[in-house]
Amino acid sequence: MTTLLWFRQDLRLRDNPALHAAVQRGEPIVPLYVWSPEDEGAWPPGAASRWWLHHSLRALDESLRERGSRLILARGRAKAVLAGLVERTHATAVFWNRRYEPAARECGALAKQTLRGRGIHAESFNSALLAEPHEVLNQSGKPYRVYTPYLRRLLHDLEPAKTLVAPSQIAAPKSWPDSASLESLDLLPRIKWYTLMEKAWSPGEAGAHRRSNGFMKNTLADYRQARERPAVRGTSGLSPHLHFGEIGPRQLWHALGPKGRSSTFLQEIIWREFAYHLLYHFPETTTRPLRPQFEHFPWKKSAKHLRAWQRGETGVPMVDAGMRELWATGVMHNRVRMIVASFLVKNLLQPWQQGARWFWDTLVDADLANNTLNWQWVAGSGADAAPYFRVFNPVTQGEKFDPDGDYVRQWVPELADASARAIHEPYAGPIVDLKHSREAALEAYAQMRQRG
DNA sequence: TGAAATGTTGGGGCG
DNA sequence: ACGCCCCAACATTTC
Repeated sequence: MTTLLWFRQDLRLRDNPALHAAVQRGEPIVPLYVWSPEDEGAWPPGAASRWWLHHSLRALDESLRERGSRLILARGRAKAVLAGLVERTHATAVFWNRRYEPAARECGALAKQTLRGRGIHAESFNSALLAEPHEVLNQSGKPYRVYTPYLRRLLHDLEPAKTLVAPSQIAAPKSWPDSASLESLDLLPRIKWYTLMEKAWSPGEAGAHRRSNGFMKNTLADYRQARERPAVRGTSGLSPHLHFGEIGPRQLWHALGPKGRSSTFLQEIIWREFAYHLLYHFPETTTRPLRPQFEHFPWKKSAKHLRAWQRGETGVPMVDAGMRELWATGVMHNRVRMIVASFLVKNLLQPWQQGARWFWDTLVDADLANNTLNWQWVAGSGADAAPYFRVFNPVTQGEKFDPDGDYVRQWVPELADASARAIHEPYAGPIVDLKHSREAALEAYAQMRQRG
């Protein structure tokens, strides 16, 4: 009689409902992580994300060991691994926390069906969201498509359960099943490009809480203003921790306290909820525009322009700085994400899917729900999206949000000696003219509207 | 979580 | 003192 605890994107011991339920059950627990890119459909984790996962799994194993347990690692399709392990460990129950990506939902549903078919007590829980996507519907019983009413609804209804404490001991089975070694999962890249990432991040639950505590104490008060300044440490830096479930939104809600609950930061957390809401109800939007008329948008695909954008060689300072920051560190400041995305989709007329794919492969916080919502938002093709004619001017944006040019200077060494006055002006033969390409984008939009 | 074009207002220089 | 013009500053409209 054991309980199998299947870790997914909930790599934490605090406020973990599946773990809590497993402990309540009172039987020995076998904690398990299954590395299974095959179960992720078209979106297996990219290199930056795998780097994070490697370290987060090690951290999880260590904190399990502090409680008399350990993490079993396996590789293969989750359904098969679970079924095999149930037999080997004589497990009578399998618990896990839900995921909401299309492929992950299918994987979970399949596992549940298979296990229950064999008389196993299979049960899933919510660790990742303040509100279950299927429980939040508008007056006419449909999913929300606009953020503001969704936000109002959530703020009105919200009373998250008290957070669960981490168990001090986790009962071990008499014998442990075989585990793959962390190294054998081959999550780390062969070329060691991640030294900057190692400096910037501490994957794992402890790192998540350090970051959260530091943010609440030092950064939250100025969040609304400071988060817009890429040269300032004004954001929470919690996105990868949230993605891997090293900390959850319920915990942040409680940590914020009554005053923080009217904060811009909570609204950002609820944008994340909204992204999951949309992905759940419109799973096809990872690759297809939510607004169908955008199926006919006249993109001007160019491998050359795409590559220049990816490498940060566009000749537009804010764009190049952002893309190089991404490549070096696995993150990009959020304000700059909007700028580079607008530039790719509008000034270069490249399909937003290309940008989404690149972000997916390079971001350490790559998250299918957030990535999909944000790219569709920029492209104008999504729910509550920016109107297509909102074209960011990277020069103006730079002057507004990086007024001293410090951010550009940090990532574009060619401009190290440029004055604050001139630093945001296109340099070294920009690949497009901002004014003309803006006009071309508006024309393309008008063309689409005519066809639709 | 835009930018640019266009419109309006009001202070100040000037004949 | 007055009308005229210029132009910054702000507001509104348009894409």
